[in-house]
Amino acid sequence: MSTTSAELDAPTAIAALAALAQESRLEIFRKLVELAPDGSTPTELVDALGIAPALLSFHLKTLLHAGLVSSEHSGRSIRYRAQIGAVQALAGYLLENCCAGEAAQCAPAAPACVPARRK
Amino acid sequence: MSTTSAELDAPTAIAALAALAQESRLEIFRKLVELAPDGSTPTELVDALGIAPALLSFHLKTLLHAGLVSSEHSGRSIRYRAQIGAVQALAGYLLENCCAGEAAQCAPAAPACVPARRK
DNA sequence: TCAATAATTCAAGTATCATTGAATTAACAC
DNA sequence: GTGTTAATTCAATGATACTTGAATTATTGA
Repeated sequence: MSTTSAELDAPTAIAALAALAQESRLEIFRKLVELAPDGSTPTELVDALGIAPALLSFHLKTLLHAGLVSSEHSGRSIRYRAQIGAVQALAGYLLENCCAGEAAQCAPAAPACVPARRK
Repeated sequence: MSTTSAELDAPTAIAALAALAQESRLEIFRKLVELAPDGSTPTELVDALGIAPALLSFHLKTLLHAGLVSSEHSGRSIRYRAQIGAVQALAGYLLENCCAGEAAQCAPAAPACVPARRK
């Protein structure tokens, strides 16, 4: 068990960082952050970002496997949502054990984005 | 001008994310975070992490160009330090315009690691 | 059932990045 | 100067990832 809520391990952190280190995926994720907490569908994202459907699907799958977005079937379309908490966990992992804990204010103190309520 | 201190652009964010999305570089950066604010030298990092000198140099250069570490010549060795603020800026960029600003607590509120004082 | 929409999967080509060992530059001590 | 340590650069290899168009699965409506 970990001391806080969601401690990351290295492979998980690398998957998330690699997923975001790509122009189209970074755009997709930031758009989904902007559209939080409702999220969006692939068709809407294709229209908004001008990415080819097959390529968007590939990128969404990468973001999904990295735990940065969630997916939920809704009729014949699929709703994707940004997982804000993944960013907070990532920042916490990067700054973990900062200054070997000697400096008082070195705790992560993750950013907060309360998703209001799910539609 | 930007509203806050250090607003990132997409290429800068991608460079930082790509730099961290690599096993050895992630280890190096987290070690430097742990050794903040004093930092470390390549020789010490070679001993601590078991990475080949030429490869470590390549990775440090990548982290340096991404703005994640700083370098300072000290005698015949070089001191590298983690740039904690880069992580805060990155988290802020990822969560920028969260929920389109509609939810009250959607502000970035970057994690804090005060580097005490420089040696 | 048939047609249409939503989204994904597949295979192929291209580009990019990590890694290694040898060679190179720079700084210090004698 | 000579030798030693610290760190980097260079060239070449191997692996990984992005992109594209066509084919496929699943769902809805007439």
